[in-house]
Formats: sequence, structure tokens, C-alpha cells
Amino acid sequence: MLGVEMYPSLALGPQRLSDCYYRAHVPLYPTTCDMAARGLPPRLLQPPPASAETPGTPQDNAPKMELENASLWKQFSTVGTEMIVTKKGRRMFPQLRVKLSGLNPSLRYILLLDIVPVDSSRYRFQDNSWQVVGGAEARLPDRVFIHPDSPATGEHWQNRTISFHRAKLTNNTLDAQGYIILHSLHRYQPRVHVIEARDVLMWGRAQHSFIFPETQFITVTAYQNSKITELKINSNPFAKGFRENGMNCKKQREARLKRKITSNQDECLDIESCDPCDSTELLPQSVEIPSSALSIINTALPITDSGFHTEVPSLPDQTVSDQPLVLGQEFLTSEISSMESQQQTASENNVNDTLMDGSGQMMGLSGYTSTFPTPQLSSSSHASVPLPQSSSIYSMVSSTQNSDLQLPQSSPSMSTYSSMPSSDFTGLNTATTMPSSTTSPPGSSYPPISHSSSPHLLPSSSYHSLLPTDQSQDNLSPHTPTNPPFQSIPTSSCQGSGLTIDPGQNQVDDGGLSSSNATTPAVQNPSQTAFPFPPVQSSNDPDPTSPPCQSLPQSVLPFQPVPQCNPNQIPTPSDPNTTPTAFPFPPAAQSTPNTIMTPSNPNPMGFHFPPVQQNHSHNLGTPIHPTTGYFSLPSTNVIHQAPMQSVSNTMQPTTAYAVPSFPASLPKHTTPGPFQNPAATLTSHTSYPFPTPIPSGPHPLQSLTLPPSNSIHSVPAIPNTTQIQSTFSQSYPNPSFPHIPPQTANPCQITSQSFPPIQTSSTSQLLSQFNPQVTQASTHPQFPSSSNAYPAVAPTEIGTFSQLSSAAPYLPDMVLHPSLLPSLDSSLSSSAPPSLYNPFPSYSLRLCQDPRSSLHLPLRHIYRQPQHAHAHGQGSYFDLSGRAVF
DNA sequence: TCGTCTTACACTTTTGAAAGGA
DNA sequence: ATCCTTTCAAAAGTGTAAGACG
Repeated sequence: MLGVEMYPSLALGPQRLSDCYYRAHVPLYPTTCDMAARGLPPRLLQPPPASAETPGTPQDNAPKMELENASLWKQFSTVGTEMIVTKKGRRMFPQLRVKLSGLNPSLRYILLLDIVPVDSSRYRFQDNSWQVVGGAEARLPDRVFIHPDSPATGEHWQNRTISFHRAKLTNNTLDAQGYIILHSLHRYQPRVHVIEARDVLMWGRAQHSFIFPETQFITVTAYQNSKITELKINSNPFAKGFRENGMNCKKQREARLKRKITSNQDECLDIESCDPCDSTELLPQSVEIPSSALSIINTALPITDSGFHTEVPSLPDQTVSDQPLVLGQEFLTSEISSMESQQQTASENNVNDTLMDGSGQMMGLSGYTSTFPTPQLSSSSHASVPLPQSSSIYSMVSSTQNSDLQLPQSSPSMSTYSSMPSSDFTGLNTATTMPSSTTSPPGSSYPPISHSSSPHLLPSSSYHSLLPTDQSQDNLSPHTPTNPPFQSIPTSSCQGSGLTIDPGQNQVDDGGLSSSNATTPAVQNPSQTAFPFPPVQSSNDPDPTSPPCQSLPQSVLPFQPVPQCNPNQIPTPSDPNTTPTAFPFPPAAQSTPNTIMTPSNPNPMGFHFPPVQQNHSHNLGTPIHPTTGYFSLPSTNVIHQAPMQSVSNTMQPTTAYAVPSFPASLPKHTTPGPFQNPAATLTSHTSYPFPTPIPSGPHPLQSLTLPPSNSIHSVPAIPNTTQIQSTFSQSYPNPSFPHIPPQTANPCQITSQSFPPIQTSSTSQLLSQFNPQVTQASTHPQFPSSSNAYPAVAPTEIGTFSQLSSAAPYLPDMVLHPSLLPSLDSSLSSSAPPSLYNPFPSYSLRLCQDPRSSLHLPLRHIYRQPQHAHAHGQGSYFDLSGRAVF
């Protein structure tokens, strides 16, 4: 789900990046984020204990992301966020503005935004609430918005607010602008992916995905909930005209209309009689703001969302010094440099932009806490969860997990993590141990759907999930040796106790809508000062098809278990623990590469970076499966074993939710597709089969037929290399969305989906447990597909998501790591009928190499988003469906 | 008839070019 | 000639309302 798989195309031609074709495989099934969205169970991963955070620990270095305008999002979430989609494309509001920390300042990263369906339902706003009215429409081409600043150094990303405000949403399935195509009246979850681009070849090696549950929204062509309209008008600068005192307010409009009519009549009667003074009506009028409006405004008043913004202690991440580009990387380099320069300029310009939306600071938490709808469809569990809990969750997150996360980077751990289930959904159904609340949160526009009941607390703050890196790989990688120890980032610090405000933070590309940075404390993690460079997967990996355990990421559970939160407890800005905005999703180990590449399921998750030249890949240290042609993902993600333990130990069934971490879950096909390499599918998580040539055409991918949902793979594949992090607002509101009926549940999926709490006590165990085959058996009964809880690391109860239980059209790609199963709470696993739950779908984010570069895969150009003649980069879109976007 | 979507509209903000000055 | 600031117009982003569509 959340896990995004990136397949670095190792061999890149000399051509410019813009000329390169990238094909993104569209996940047939819901991405991991879907899981997150669906089931973001109340359970929050516990933050590593503040004490645990120590400078130089690997955990500290883990990338962390926090949603800067979390409070604004929460404001909307409490009501039920709606996003307008139009044919011409509509920006998102609130904007998705995040802050990153824990990156290696010297490394380059690419930031991507994609939006995945939370469930397979279609919604309708009835009785002042959103209700499921049917199944979702066929999945649309998955597109990814590339932040215009990409690629940029970690320093660049960390020194400013990163805004994806340029991303546009459209409901035009034939959109040629490259905008993100969404269905109206469907529920979606934005995801942010941080992909390490230490160099061209290494691109996509390390991948981190973040999800903020509070950013879920329902797409609409016209606002359904008047409360949302009010919030938008009061929060969005562009809508000032519609405010009470605006020139386009209702009174003014009515007056204009009246005048217009009158004028027309007058004209008809006597043109000369028209008096210029009539225009006075148009003049702005002081308007008394209705109490309701005031309340809204008040809510928007700057409240420190620091509590929400507090960063979670970062997990250790491998640090890599920038390495000279390898052969074939020139084009990337040039492209990157060009883009970087261009984007950088833009970002710089935007750095000083003050947040106009008042998002984070502007919004009051109070509103958020009370009514914030949970992402889950099921009403019971989420609805019951009070916001305060979320706050408590934050505290927990910050406090506990670090120790766990700090697992030493060990190759073994990698395998273990790779296999780790993306999400544990066992508790999703009624059987969940977590307490379910039948009542929906007050004010929530979305009626709770009866479902599982675990309270779902979504951490607003970001988590970093560190995936265990494959040391062996890293070490083998030529680049590895050169990688200097990770330098701490001075500006940002995060951890709970250690949280500090970074005065110097600049906003990136905020479009001026974002709130001022000053108000938002940048959290730095003192401990991040230095972390050892994670071992790189050896390019020489003897067996590309080797079981994921080797190559697999180590995705360790980015999810930190969240101890039970006290609902009443509200995170305070001062409380470091409370603010983690995002939690990492453990990368989904890709158990069955082949499944991913099947024609029917070209690329479930994301970008494919097929190695152009295997030679390069090996040289680079990214193992490519000889037969399959997939790159084995390096284990950049390696690190976070500790979290798992902490999760299991600390997480409370009720409060904590497991986050499906596995980025690229690949649907498992019983029959290997042409692309598949049987061996690869079975054995190695790390190596992915190289996709067979796809018929060239304007939309090769689109032509592909998606497998019926039923055919969906029970086993989600978890990309080894990618580290998935999802950020959930701890305070995530109860699910306002109705859950989907379980009818469609795929038994197979269900089994795979449920993930018992993982016991991370011993990394070695996990590693030993990791078995690609096992992962393939994602159908493991312990992992119900539909379970809401995120499997990951969180050991304790898995939140149940009613939504998940409902049969979602999308099959989960995620593969649970067997090793995780044991650790999971047996009660949960037993309680949840495997068959009942759909597997949590996960997308692997993959970049496909341009076919022109002699690659098998059809290449797609990476088009830059229309520049609009603006100096600032507008961002780029990847069309995962194979459609040229830019 | 209803639900949904499209389009035009008026307003606001953003953006970039041009002009002017240092 | 370069750099910086200011001004201005165009483009883009908003929600609304009316109408179209199925």
C-alpha cells in the first residue's frame, strides 16, 4: 500500500531526462495507501521514546515528514474534506504542504505525490453525511506529480516547506495535461514519496512513502457540504471574494444580479436614466459576519498545530554521499541538474512565501479534535475515537519507538522487514480487539460505518519509517564505500523532546498560500546529526532472485506502534510526542515480482525504473534479476528494526494502528505473466522481473486489462528497497466514510491481509522468518486483506477498518512478511476472518525506463507539466498508466 | 425527477514582463 | 551593462449559479 516501489532504471541513455520515457505501471489494485486510507486504524505507531533518540543513531537519520498545515487539514477532515475536480484541472485545497527532515543533506531526493483510492466505494452526500452508494468506478490511470524542485538535495528539502499546491486534480479520464485523474465522489488518499536520487543509477534506491490520514478527501464536482464551502472560502485566498466582506459574496452577487436585472430593465426603458451611482452597490460593504462564519474563522485562527507537527523521531537511514554518476547516467544528471536549477530557483522564490491559507497555524485544533472524520469507512471504530486520543498518540509516538527503531542496520533485518506485512488488518472486522466506537464523532460529516471497531487514531505527525537496509547490497554497491556518514541536519530536528523550531525553514513552492513558516516549528532531531551510512545492496548479488530477505528492504516497520492514547489528551505544541505528523509505512516486500509485471497488471504501484542495462545495475550495486530484468532494490530503507519491537510491545490494541508499510505490493498472479520470471516471483523480493515489452502506443498501459478484482493477488508484494513511511495524523478523526460492504471481500485477499502484530523483539528472528515464498503466501490467514490495521510494525492490536472489510475492487498488492505474523497479536489474527477482508492494496511506485533506451519496456516521456510560461517549475506528472503526461 | 457534471461568471491572487532607477 | 524595485497586465485559481446531461 503505502509502500511505493521504485525501480531505478540503472542504465539511462544519454538523452535528456525530459526525453526519457517513463512508464508507470498502474497498480491494478489499491495501493497500500488504500489500506492506510481505509483502515487507518486508530492505532498509532508508537513513537520511539525520546530518550531513545540519541544523536548518531540510525533512527535519527530516518527521513521524517510532517504535514505542515495539518491543523487546516484536520479542520477539513472533521467536516469531511471535499476536493473539486474539473476537466481543466483543479488544485487541491488545502494544499499538501510538508516538511522533511532526516534526509542526507548532500543527497538528492525526488519528491512525488500520488493519490490513491482509499476504498472501492462511491459516495454520495446524503442527510448531511457521506454515504456509500455503490462500488467505485474503474480505476483511472495512476499519475504521479513530481515536485518541481525534484531532484534536490536533502538540505534543500529540509530547509523549506514543501508544497504540492501545483498538483492538479481532474476528472477527465482523457486528460492530456498530466494531471492526476480521479473519479468524482470517490475517496482518495494523497501520498508523498521521497525517493533518493543519489545519482542517476541509484535513483529510487531509497524510497520513503508518507501518508497523512487527515488528507483524505472525497472528490466532487461541486461542493456538497456547505461547511466545506465555508472552510474553503475562509481559508483559501483565492476565494476571498466569496467571503462575507468580499466583492463576490452572496450579498454582493445578489446585489449585482439585482442591479444587472434592473439595469437591463432600465436600459430597455431608458438608457440614459442609468446612474453611475448605482455602482456603489458594488462597493465592498461591511458585512456582519454570521456567528457561524465567525466560528469557522475562529477555528481557522492560528492554533499551533505544533502538536500535530511534531516530528516523530526519525529512523536511521542510510546516508550516502553523492557519488559521481556512472556511465549512462549523464542524461539523468543533466536532466536533474537542469531541473534542479530550474526548480531550485522557483523554490527559492517561494521560500519566503508566507502561508496564506493559515493552514496549520490558522486552524484551531478544537474543531479538528471533535469532529474529524476518520478515514475508515466503518463508523464504529473510528467514529468513536475522539480526537484527543490522537493527541495522546502523538505523545506516545514520540516517546516510545525510537529504541526499537534504532535497530542496527543488519542485512538480516532487511530480509525480515521486507517480508513484513504491510498492514495488519486482522482486527478490522468486528472481531478486532480494539475497542470500537459506534458513535461517529460529533460534527463529522461522515457517518460512521459499522465495522470494526478499533478506535482509529491517526497520528497527524509524520513518522519516519526506516526500512532495514540490506547492508550487503549497500556494501556491495560501488557507491556505498564513498558514502560519507550521514550528517545531521542542523535546521531540522525532530524528536519529541528534542524538537526545535527551525527559524530558517523556507517554504518550497508554497504558492504563497501556505502559512508562514515562522509559526510552524521545524522539528529537528538532534540525534540526526550523523548516522552511519547504511549498507548498500551489493550489485553483485549472487542471486538476484534471492529471497527478499537479502534484498528486501528492510522495511522495517516504519510504523511505530502507538500506545493507547488518552482520548482526552490533546497534544500540545510543547509536547514533542504529540506532533508526529506522519508515520512511515514499512515497505512492502515484493514477494512476487512477476505478478506485478503481468500484462494484466503492468505495474500496480508506481514507477518502474527498469534497469536499462543490467550491467550498469550491477555496477551500481542495484542487483537486477538476470532473467526478470528487475532491479533488486537496494536496501536504502533498511534500518528500522527496533520500531517493530516497540510497536509490538508498546502498541495498545485500541489506540495503535498498524500501518501497512509495504510500498509496492504487487498483486500475485497465479500465472506468471509474460514478464514474469517464475524464479523471480517466487524467490526474490528484491529483484523484479523485467517487464516484457509492452506494445508501443500512445497508451500502452491503458490498453492493459486489469484482472478482475477477484483475481487479485492475495499476496501483496513488498518492494525491498523502498522504505515506506506513512504519516498519519495521530489525531486522525474518526472515519467519516461509510464502510464498504464486505460482500466483495476476497477470501484470498483477506488471508493475506491480516497481519498479526509483529514482534520485533528479535530482528534476527524476523530475518530468519523472512521467506519470499512465505511472502508470496500473502494469503496467510493471519493477514486478512481487508483488515484495517496496518500490519507493519505495530505489534499490538491492529485497527480494524470497516472500510477495508468491504470488498474493494482493488486488490491489495501488499505482501505480508511472515516474520511479522508471529509477533502479531494472536487474538487479532484469530478474530479476524481472513477471508472476510480484502487485502490492503498497495502500489509500488515504479519508474519504467524508456524503451527507446533499448529497454524492453515501452518508454514514456516524462513531460514536464506545462510551464505556463512561469519561471517556477510547475511540477511534473508521471502517468503511471503509460500515458504521456507532461 | 433526481443526481451529477459542465460552463460561464466575477472576484482574487499569482506571475512575469516591462519600465524605471541606482 | 547589471541589478533591483515597482508597476501593470495577463494568467490562473476560487466558489457560485444556471443549465445540460443521463
